[in-house]
Amino acid sequence: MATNSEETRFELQRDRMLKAAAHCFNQKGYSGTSLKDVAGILGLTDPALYYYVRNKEELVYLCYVRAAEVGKEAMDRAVADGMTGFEKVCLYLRYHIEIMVGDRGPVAILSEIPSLKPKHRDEILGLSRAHSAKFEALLQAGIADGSIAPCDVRMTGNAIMGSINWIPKWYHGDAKVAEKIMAEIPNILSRGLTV
Amino acid sequence: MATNSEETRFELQRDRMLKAAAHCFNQKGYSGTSLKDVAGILGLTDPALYYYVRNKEELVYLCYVRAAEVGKEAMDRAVADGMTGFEKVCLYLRYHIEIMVGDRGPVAILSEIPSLKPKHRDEILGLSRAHSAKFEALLQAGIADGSIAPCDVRMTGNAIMGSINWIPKWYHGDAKVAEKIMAEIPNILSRGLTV
DNA sequence: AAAAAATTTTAATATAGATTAAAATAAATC
DNA sequence: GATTTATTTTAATCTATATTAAAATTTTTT
Repeated sequence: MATNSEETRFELQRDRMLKAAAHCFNQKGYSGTSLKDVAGILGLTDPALYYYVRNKEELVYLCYVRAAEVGKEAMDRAVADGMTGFEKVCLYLRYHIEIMVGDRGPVAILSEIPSLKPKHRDEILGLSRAHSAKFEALLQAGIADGSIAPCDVRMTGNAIMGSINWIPKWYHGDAKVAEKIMAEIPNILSRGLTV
Repeated sequence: MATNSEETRFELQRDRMLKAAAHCFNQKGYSGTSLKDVAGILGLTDPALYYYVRNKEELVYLCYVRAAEVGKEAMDRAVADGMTGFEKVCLYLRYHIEIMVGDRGPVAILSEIPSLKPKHRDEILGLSRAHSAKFEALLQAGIADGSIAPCDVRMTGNAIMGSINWIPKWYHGDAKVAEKIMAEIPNILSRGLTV
């Protein structure tokens, strides 16, 4: 059985792997990324990755699980910290964006869910839909408490989440840009919601 | 030499091909889409596609050119039709979205530009950047003429364009949804810009 | 209807890249 | 320091799919 430090080492390396993979997948897509690409970033050869994941599909799956986790984390914190619906939306945007452009990133874009195997696809789809539903619920709550102007929550949710999802496409790790993103994007995305 | 009707037939078939390809690429990515997938939609076998394009890379390239064209078309019409910067932004959003969810769609998401060959990549990157620059110029003009509240045009442009780019990920051809998108999304995306 | 041109198919080739197995190295434990 | 465990590599296999060539079919033109 592995000691604590060994587990930590394994998991640290695996986390590095998921970030490297997320980076590649975001740029060139799932199938467009070879395991050699990912291994290269880590200074390894491709078969080494199989020590950490069963196969390539599982690698994407884990990237997507991780993406869903950080999204959920941001959402849960926002729900806990904010008072009104509007505040919760703003906090969620801030938290999620901070994670994405911070040292937890890069986070994989959930853009190729159809490429996953049925079981994984269903699971990720479920997580993704649950997340969207929570966001729409925040909008709904905001409308109910008067902090958000009435709107089509489904469409508004899609519009805002789309904007978030696209960030990794144009943010490539420049710290100056990260600052600007954190300073501006949450406001830009929430301004249109005010009563 | 081909007659007019033959040219039309060829170009019609090629256009059908680009739409089918865009549909596949949007769902499963460039490399994740096999030529057989695309050919299948058209009721053809894969080698038939080579009658219309030199190779798979050119197929993506043409999809991306087409996507850039419809974006430019929407932009040009908006610039011509609108008075203030804000009006032009609103019209652009409306026109572009109408094309995307209308019978000109599906339009390919420019999500795998790095996978293109250098020459094509540079060209598409140029078109994409020119489009972004024009949109930012509209925002700037709106700020100048007082129709848009001061903002970071780069970040605002990225936020709004990201939302647009993501639409094909969640819109799958349902006419009811298309109606809603056209009715809501332009307003949602432009509401935050008002003074 | 015959000939020519355009389009598509069947069959064959080529290759990149995922995966597996076995061997080698490095790290940890005793 | 020896032994066990963890990690990585080298070498080999296997498969999907892009691509090419040649033949067949369909469409258009005369």
